[in-house]
Amino acid sequence: MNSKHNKTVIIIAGPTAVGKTAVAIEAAKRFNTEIISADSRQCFREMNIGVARPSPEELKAVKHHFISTHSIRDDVTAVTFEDYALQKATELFQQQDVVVMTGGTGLYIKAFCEGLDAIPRVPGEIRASINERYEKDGMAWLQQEIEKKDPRFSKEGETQNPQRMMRALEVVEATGSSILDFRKGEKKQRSFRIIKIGLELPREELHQRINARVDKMMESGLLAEVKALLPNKELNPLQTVGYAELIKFVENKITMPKGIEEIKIHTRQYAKRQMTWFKKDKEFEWFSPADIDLILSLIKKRLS
RNA sequence: GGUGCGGUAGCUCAGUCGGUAGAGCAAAGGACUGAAAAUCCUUGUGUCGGCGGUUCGAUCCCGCCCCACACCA
Repeated sequence: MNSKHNKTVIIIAGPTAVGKTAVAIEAAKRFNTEIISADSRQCFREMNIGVARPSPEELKAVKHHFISTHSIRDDVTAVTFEDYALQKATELFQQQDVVVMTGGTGLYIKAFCEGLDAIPRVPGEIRASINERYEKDGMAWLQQEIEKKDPRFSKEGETQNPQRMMRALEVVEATGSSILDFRKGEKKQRSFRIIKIGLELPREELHQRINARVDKMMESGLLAEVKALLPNKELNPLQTVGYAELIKFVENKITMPKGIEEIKIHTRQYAKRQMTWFKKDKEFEWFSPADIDLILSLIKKRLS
């Protein structure tokens, strides 16, 4: 009864440590399909303990994609994910009618569902020189440059946010147009249906799970992993909760207890940002991760 | 027991030459189309340790007390 026009991606999203993996695996088993991970960190093969990757057993139970597929030296962005996931979904749809996607990276999920506006690729040298200049001359320089080269962004953009400003700058420098002129906000039509499931827990409970998970990561040898990655500390992927704090510890900037406490705090803050992001999307239907039967029956209902 | 230094926002501390106080962090909320586990925005009334005194007025000066830390005995 499922025709080729009836392909569906089931998205299971929610804050970190809420229990997405288990639910996704149940769903994938139930529909005899595979999982595309929408996680901006678990795709890096050099990072293990700190990114809370599914266990080897879990990875064996159901085939996962976009897990350990890239190197921290690769340039992985939301566009990388959009391309990868779209292609993978198409591939899987040759055999299946349903594909499960799970992860906590809201922007990646959005890129997959709605697409990103096309913006020409910016040469690496331009980005590098902007970074270097910002490093040296800071916000004042950035604001001046933006004002001079992209008046529209200067008026409408986030003029306190260095990352956004640098991106705006590299785009005008590379294309001659404001990044805002490229952002049409068009939602691309996908050839499959999307069901969005949100997982949430009472805040207290989530925090307990986060704390417990951080303690477990430490027991599992996160510190040793971070030490091994130290030579790469300048790379973006190392700007990750759990890694950044332990790097500070290794460099003697904070104590161990302080480092662990910071990891817990920053993980909670991250979880909150994820909730803010996902709650804004009204297409999500929310469940407790324990209500697996409820979730599966809802999916079944939506599929029929 | 004596001396010294402290006791100010949940935490670390700044400050008021006497007119009831402010940063960082935390917390809460939010934004976010190529760094997104990133980045950014908004929100600060708290018996200024207790009691008394001086003063028009004390968190700030004085006295006593309590607590913490350091040193001396």
